[in-house]
Amino acid sequence: MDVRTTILDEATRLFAAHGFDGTSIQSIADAVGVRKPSLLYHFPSKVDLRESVLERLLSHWNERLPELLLAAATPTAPGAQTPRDGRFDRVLDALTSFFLEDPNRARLLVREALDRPDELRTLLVKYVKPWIGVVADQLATARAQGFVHEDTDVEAYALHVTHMVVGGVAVFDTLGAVLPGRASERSERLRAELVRLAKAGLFRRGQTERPPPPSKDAAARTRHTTAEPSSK
Amino acid sequence: MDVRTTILDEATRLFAAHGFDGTSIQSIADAVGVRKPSLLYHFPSKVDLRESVLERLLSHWNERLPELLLAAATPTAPGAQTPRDGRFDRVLDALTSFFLEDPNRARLLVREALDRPDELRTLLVKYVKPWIGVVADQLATARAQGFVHEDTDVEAYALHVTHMVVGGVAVFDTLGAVLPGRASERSERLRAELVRLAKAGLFRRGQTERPPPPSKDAAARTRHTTAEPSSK
DNA sequence: GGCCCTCCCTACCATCTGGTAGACAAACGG
DNA sequence: CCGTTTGTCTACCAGATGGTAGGGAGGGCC
Repeated sequence: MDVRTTILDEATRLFAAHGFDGTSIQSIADAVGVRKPSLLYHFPSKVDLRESVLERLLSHWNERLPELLLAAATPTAPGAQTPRDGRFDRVLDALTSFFLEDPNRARLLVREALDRPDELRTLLVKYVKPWIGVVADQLATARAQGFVHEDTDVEAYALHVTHMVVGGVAVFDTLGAVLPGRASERSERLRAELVRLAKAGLFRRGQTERPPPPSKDAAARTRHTTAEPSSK
Repeated sequence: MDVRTTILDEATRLFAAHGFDGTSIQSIADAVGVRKPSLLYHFPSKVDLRESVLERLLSHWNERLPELLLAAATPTAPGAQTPRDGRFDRVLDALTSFFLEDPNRARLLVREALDRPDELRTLLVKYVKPWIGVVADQLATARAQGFVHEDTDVEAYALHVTHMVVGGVAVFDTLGAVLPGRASERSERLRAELVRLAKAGLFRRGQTERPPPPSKDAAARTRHTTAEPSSK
């Protein structure tokens, strides 16, 4: 594999694990299997390396964005007239899988939020804010239609759920220690409860489905055990 | 003030802001207004200093614990017939106020979770797990009585809410950047939505308490002043 | 006074840090 | 075939780092 890419990989791993200040370029060079000046040939300084790492992370995110936005915006499954079947799940899945795919992404973001809040802020405004906006719009529409609790602050809600996913992935194994049981099932419990919490905190209807606006329903096509507000 | 205490204060601040590796004992000594060897007289090594900082944080937490446990266990306000009036709010308030009182506590914990997961894990098991257990028991009882969604994973729920508070406080100002408006009202929006989300995700029927009388004022009686049906 | 103990200091040190200079070799392009 | 570019290396450097040695001022105590 390309040396430059290998450096980025190892740097990502080590920055996520020990932080920027806790990682020496020497240790990165060792991990790559190359001498320090060789590394500095590809990235003229440690700061440059960090920026490249972050840039790559965010560009990966940007590649995934359309898919996620599509999931949020696609109003209806092919033949169904239930207005919002599975959309919520698709967005949440897209988000969680992106970070679970490589938890270092989450850890890196949380570290940046702590280490360089100002710089991350501008990146968030650029990369995340518009997406939050789209999701929030969808939620606001759903709220107007009566599917979502009417006192929901849609932007703040989207932010909290995002934070639960990102922050959760970042500290999962540390945090999960307070749960009993094996590590594998602990993470699954946390994931499942996150989904339940996010849904129950959003959609109206306690347990039973009961959307206030009159709607003709198609057959209950809910493919998840805990369902969306498919109508009635 | 006691020099030793001042050192702990400044170390807490700087560790929270820049991390352990990003903070030199020289910089701490400067902040205190003392020479480096003087600092090392009180704390024989940098690692000792970190442990003392963390120990103090957790012992503060331990002092507050009884108050929080009491809030969780006290079943009913004097004259109320609603069976669980305000208990939830009291616990959540106790938790949030502890960390909002000094956000460095939250930042420090999140940093430790990332930097030294193994060590923090043992601390969490010791200091946090029992408390989560008590709260979870209360929630399980409430669930059995039908006040709480029956598919709630009470431990995982408690963990998620705790994480929302701690992690949220840690990265609030960074994260809040994606919300429009002034910083002051952003944090209030996030706080209010956190409370709403936590409650709606827990209690059946959406709102905390809902005895027969269906009054619209009951909803307005909740004390968050800033916009709730904000962005409609 | 004489003594010890607390506390803070100056001076120093070995090691590690990010980063540079420049030699060397292979590959490339005319 | 020769110059240039690309990439890796050894050798080195100045500064910062965590930590030590040891001196001295002050206060309490007998």
